[in-house]
Amino acid sequence: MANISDVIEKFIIETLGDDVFMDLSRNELAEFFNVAPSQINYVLSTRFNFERGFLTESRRGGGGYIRLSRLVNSKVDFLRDLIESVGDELEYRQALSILSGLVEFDKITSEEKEKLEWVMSPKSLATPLKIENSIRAKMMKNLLMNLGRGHYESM
Amino acid sequence: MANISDVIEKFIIETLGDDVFMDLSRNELAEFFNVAPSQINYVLSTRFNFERGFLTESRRGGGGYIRLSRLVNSKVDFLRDLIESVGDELEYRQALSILSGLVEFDKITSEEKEKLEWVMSPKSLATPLKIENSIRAKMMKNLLMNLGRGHYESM
DNA sequence: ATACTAAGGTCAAAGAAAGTCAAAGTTGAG
DNA sequence: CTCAACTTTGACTTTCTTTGACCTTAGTAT
Repeated sequence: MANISDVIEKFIIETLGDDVFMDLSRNELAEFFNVAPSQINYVLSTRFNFERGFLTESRRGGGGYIRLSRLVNSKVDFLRDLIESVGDELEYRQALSILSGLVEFDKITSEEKEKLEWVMSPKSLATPLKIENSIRAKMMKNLLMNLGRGHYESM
Repeated sequence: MANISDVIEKFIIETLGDDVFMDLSRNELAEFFNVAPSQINYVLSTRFNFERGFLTESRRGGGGYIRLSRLVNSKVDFLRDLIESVGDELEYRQALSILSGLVEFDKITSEEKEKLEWVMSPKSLATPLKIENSIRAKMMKNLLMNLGRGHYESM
């Protein structure tokens, strides 16, 4: 973990704690970790994006800020939006984000996430032709749709 | 036995000690032994593969690494035959029965089975051509191999 | 209104790993 | 001595991170 983006990610997660939202200053954070300000945007867009269950809003100018919030939407909408966002192709990285989001939303456990990651990995899907991403998209949509199905108690 | 690959192998085994996993830097290791970086891949793929009881994952880019994990013997013995039985193609039916077996033997929970079924279903894998079964085979083998890994979670 | 200052946003280029693959080199059994 | 199997190397690719130059927006002081 010699990678500063991961450190910043961890810091943000810890600072956020159980709170629903938090405001942060891009410049201060960047200064604190001694990185270019735009790296904060990088961390936010790769680690705290919609698929992972987060939302950011911001304001520029004097007294500007970035507000990071957990999505606490109605779960059904979240699944629907996710399905929408998948489209016909899905890269491994995006799949990881979505799976994280599903854990965040208690739709799957992190043990389940782990196994789904294995099964959706490039290694699993490596195909002579390059339909990998389109298969992954279908897998994910199928998973999401089934998750949305609602449980008919153990039957 | 004046062969550098064997030396690197020994070094890695010693460094790993009793740990269940270890991260290594391909470039540093290559530099240290004065070999081409790709030789590290060679050593890993010939000496630290599944048959020998190991598994590797990696990450590229800044702060990248290769994670080498040791498989747990008791788990692997069980999985080896299954993996063998999978071969290069795997029909949905067969996949279902393997997954049931895994639940039977407490390798996965039935909730996990459910989700893996969704994701391995013909619907998920529907491809223009019939590479479906070969993809399913790879998915299953990847799942099985990973199940053999010792748990270090929680970092 | 106008201009200055203080935020944050975007995007592309550079940098830092690791992966792949095939060609070239070595070695040991027969 | 030869051939096959194993090792070693290097060129090229892919993925992820980090930086910097330039842009936009909001508040504040003439």
